[in-house]
Amino acid sequence: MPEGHSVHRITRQFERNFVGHVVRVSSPQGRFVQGAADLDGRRVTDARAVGKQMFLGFEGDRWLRVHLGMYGAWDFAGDILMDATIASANGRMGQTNQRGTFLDAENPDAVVLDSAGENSITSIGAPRRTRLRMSESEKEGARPETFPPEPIGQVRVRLLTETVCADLRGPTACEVLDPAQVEAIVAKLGPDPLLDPGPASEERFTSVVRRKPTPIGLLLMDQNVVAGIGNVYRAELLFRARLNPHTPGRLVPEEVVRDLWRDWAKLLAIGVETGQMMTMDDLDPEAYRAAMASRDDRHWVYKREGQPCRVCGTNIVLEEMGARKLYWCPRCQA
DNA sequence: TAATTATGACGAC
DNA sequence: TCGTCCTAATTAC
Repeated sequence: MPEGHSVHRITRQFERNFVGHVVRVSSPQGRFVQGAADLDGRRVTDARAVGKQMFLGFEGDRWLRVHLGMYGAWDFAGDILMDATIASANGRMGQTNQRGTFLDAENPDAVVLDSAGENSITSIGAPRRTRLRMSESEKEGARPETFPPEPIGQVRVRLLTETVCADLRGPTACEVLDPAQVEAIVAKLGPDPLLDPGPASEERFTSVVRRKPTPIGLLLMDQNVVAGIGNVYRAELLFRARLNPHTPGRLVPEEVVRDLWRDWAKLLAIGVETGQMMTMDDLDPEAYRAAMASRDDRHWVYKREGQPCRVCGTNIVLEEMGARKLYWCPRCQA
């Protein structure tokens, strides 16, 4: 379920814990045995996020391409070096049940012990012995008894250093590529504001959108037009722009298209820093805390069908667009 | 225990 | 436009 922000966060964790290390690579599930054997024993040289995809570079011109799709996830375990943004975003914690699966991190009664045996202490500099699931957001689980831990469920790939283990489950794509193949995939993707922050990206996005007869609600989800936007950010960006999702791209005023791009860059940056898809701005500190605490209060329109618009009171509607659920306010986005 | 759901993307018609 | 693939948590029965 991750959109672009989560992939950038996951990539940061790989930069911090894997780049520069020789890794053991395996496929406990058995569905990536060949690829794992090819990568096993090589040094990780690079970790890059492009839109919703992550590319992990290995010595010998090998790249691992991973796309998490709707329900893929990375589980980190061991003595994990926390990226500063990830450590600070995870003051609230979940715990694992007896089967070792992750419970809801938003359960206020959940308590987890870190390596020092203290409750909910996040240390940034030192590695923390813990278990961390990264998909759409992050959930911290109970510390495993052993290292490396027994694989839980369907683990497509396990990457292992001396101290850290990363398990990939449920990806929609997981393959080994050569540099030319990586280049071909990246070239086809639209710009990612974090990867290409320059004005050229805004130009490219704007000119493509302004040429197309396709509804803007579909263009925003098209990874070849702009990389990293998913169903949540689509709905929220359109509302924030007060834009009707059915408007053909070429009929959206140029300045509005440019604003869309800049707003996406802004929301992505917030998502990467906080780990949450917070799409409501200008909240006072109290309202902001409440919004971050409750998934129900974080968005203008997403998953709010039948509820009154936060701005005009009109009921938010739900319709299918691009085989996905689109939420919007028919009055504000007339 | 089964059905449902999910913040993707692809290929066949 | 539809079916298909990937998996786990939650909800319904």
